Amino acid sequence: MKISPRATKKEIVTAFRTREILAAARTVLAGRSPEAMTMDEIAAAAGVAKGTLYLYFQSKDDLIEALLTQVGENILRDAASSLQAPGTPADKLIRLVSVLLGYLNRERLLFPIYAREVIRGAGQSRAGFWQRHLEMEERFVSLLTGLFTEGIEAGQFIPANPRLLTFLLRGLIRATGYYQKVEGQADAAQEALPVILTLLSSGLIRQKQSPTEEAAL
Amino acid sequence: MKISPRATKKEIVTAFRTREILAAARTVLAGRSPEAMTMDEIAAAAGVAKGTLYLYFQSKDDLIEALLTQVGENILRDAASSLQAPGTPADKLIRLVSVLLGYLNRERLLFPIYAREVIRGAGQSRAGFWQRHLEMEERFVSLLTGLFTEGIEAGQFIPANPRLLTFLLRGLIRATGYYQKVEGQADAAQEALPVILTLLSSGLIRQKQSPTEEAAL
Amino acid sequence: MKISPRATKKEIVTAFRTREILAAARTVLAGRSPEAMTMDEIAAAAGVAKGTLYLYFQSKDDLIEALLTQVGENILRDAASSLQAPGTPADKLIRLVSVLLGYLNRERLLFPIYAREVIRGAGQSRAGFWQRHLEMEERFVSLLTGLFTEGIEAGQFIPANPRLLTFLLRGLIRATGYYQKVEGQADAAQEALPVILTLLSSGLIRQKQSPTEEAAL
Amino acid sequence: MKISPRATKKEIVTAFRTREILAAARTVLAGRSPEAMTMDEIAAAAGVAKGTLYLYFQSKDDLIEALLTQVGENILRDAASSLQAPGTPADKLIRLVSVLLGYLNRERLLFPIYAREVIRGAGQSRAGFWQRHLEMEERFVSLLTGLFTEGIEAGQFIPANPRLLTFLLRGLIRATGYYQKVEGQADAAQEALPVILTLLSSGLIRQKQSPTEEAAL
DNA sequence: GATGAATGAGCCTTCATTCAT
DNA sequence: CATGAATGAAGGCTCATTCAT
Repeated sequence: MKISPRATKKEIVTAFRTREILAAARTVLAGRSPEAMTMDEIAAAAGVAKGTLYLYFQSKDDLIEALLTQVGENILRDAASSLQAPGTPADKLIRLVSVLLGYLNRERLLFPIYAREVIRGAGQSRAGFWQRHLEMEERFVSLLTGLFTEGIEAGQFIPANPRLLTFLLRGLIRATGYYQKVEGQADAAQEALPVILTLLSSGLIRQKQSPTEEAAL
Repeated sequence: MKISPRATKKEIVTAFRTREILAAARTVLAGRSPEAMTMDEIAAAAGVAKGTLYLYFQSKDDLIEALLTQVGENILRDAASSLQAPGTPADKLIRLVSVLLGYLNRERLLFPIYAREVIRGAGQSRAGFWQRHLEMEERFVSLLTGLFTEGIEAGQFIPANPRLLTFLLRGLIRATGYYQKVEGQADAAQEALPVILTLLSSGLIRQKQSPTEEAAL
Repeated sequence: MKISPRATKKEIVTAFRTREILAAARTVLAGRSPEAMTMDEIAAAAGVAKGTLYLYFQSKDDLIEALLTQVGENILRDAASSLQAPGTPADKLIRLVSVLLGYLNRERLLFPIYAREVIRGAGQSRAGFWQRHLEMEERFVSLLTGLFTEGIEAGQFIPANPRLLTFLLRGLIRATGYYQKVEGQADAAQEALPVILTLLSSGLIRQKQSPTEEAAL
Repeated sequence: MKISPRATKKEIVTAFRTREILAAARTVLAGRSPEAMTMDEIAAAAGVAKGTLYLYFQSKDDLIEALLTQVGENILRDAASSLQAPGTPADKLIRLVSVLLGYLNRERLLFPIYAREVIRGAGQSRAGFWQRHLEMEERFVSLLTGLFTEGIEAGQFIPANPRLLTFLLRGLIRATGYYQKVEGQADAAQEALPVILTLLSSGLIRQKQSPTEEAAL
């Protein structure tokens, strides 16, 4: 199991420190924009000197990217595996919503940041910065788009542009995140899950329920 | 109507200049973060000296706040008037969605900024900065919450926490905005409107149709 | 004479400040390498805030370049005019040596720096930095090379590579500068001028002067 | 001869490592200023850890000083031995010029640095740094001064301040070095040697030849 | 002795804010 | 009122030096 423990030991320490710094950065970033976060603050939060940060990250942008990538990769992995399990598209969609809502708690602090950064999209400067991000973004969108396409073809979902549906679904997830943050709800996901599922299943507006009722009007 | 025309004249000029500066700031802010926008740029865009900005705004934060408030007030006003027109809650909801989606085009540039700033929410620093914002935010939420409460009580909407529904609805609107921005759609609102209405009316997932219909397949 | 005094007034102030800063930088740079000179020091010496430096120069490199250019242009101008006056190549050479030695006093502090920087030549980084400098350098070398070529063709100078002769002549001038600096001589130029002229005229080593003297040995 | 071989062995190792590091520093310094050279680079080039450098040198300045001293000592030794060989002052001068020009090739990379550092001379800070250097410098100057004094007294050299003559001679040598560097000449020394010797022997400017010769034209 | 991760003072540069004109 | 030159507090980053292993 232990292969070349010597080299590994250093790597472990490095990986540990890297994660430590990222964890510190995460708390600093909470509720702030990346631009407003300073390397001094991160260093202080991590309990290391400022110069130390540059032993693990080439620049501030590098650090931010690592932070966002960390979150993104996790979401992406879990989303992908939730879609690989068997089931109808509707089943998968429900499972996916659960998974994504689950991240609202785990990544409570970073979620808004992540959304925000991704939104900014291809900001003119820092070209290389966004490349991997847009790739990751695209992988995520592709994943959902695939699901919607599958569901639409199976006649299970309403016919609509799958990409638009992807964005709308994410909008619902994010909205729950904001709800949680703004309203100070401890676990908004728990409350939102059934509502979102109902919304997806039958809409928000109650249809005239039965011919009988209709006749009654 | 004209009370103390002298003072009024000055006020008019001030208001005019204020709006001019805000308009300039709007173009500068386009696709950038507020932090990345400098007072120099705003002054240049407005065609005034940098010092002049401080005659109309106490600080950069003040200016940004005014910018966002401007957008917010407009949305708020239109949203309110769309809800005052007669109709069932469902009618009002549909009208409201149309109005809000309309802003995606008009305020295309500021929309992401607005969303982002509002999200940041209770940023620890700049206490006064957020006060009026949260107030405006709350007025908006109240407006929608009122509609949802009304609709739920009338049995037209599914029973759920009206505040949560408010956030979810906004999530859909914002998602359309992101869709527009990221996908480069010229008018995403037009495409999204029927999809969102369908979603609100009958959900995304097609229910098993009545036995009759099922047999027909 | 005064054309648009308004615009001119500002320009005058700007030019004045620019020269003030350069003068301050000059004293800071004295006996140091440009790299070792900090913007803080320059600002302090100029009696302005650090940020002010950046109103007149885009960067530290820019400032250094301006400093060196200032010296270089002066030397170049005077050297050129001393060569345009009538006379045989030998006359011109003598005049030129006088002019160049004159700079040892006027530009005592910067002279070694100038030499040093020019020497470093096309350092790998800061490509644009050296471009104009090498151009100026080349103009200077061309000037002297022209003189030497003319003198050689007239049979007044020993036949040798004019460029090499140019470098050797400059070596003598610079050597005098070092002599002045290291030995602390107040005016080394005055002392060195006749020696250099003798060297150029008849060499350092006395030839066996006459058959008579030779016979005397 | 071998006294306390144990201590000697350690000393040998130390001396070896010291020289190894200096050799590495030499390649790093090539064409750069000492300020631009980092300890990391030196350590990497020497194949040792950065901390190791501090086992052999107290500081970066120390290391640079050792580097320059190394060059200086070599030149000094060779210059001294070339002057000890028998011959007239003129013979010795010619031999010395050959020796010094020889260093232009061997120490091509360090030559400009050496000149530059020496020039900087009495830099105000780093008091101890320059002490030994000025000593070495002085030994070199004394050597040449002795030669010139001897030659002047023998009536072989023109009467002039021997120290000034020393600086002028060095100026010619250095000029050749710059010529080599700037013009990219492979072996400028070879080209410059005869020119410099001619210059020393009979000057640059051709005297009016004897009436006889003049008539011959 | 050797290592190299950690340090932190110091550098260049930016930009919100002020104030004399 | 308007101006814009001046300010100086940060911020990101580098690198000589130290020290625990």
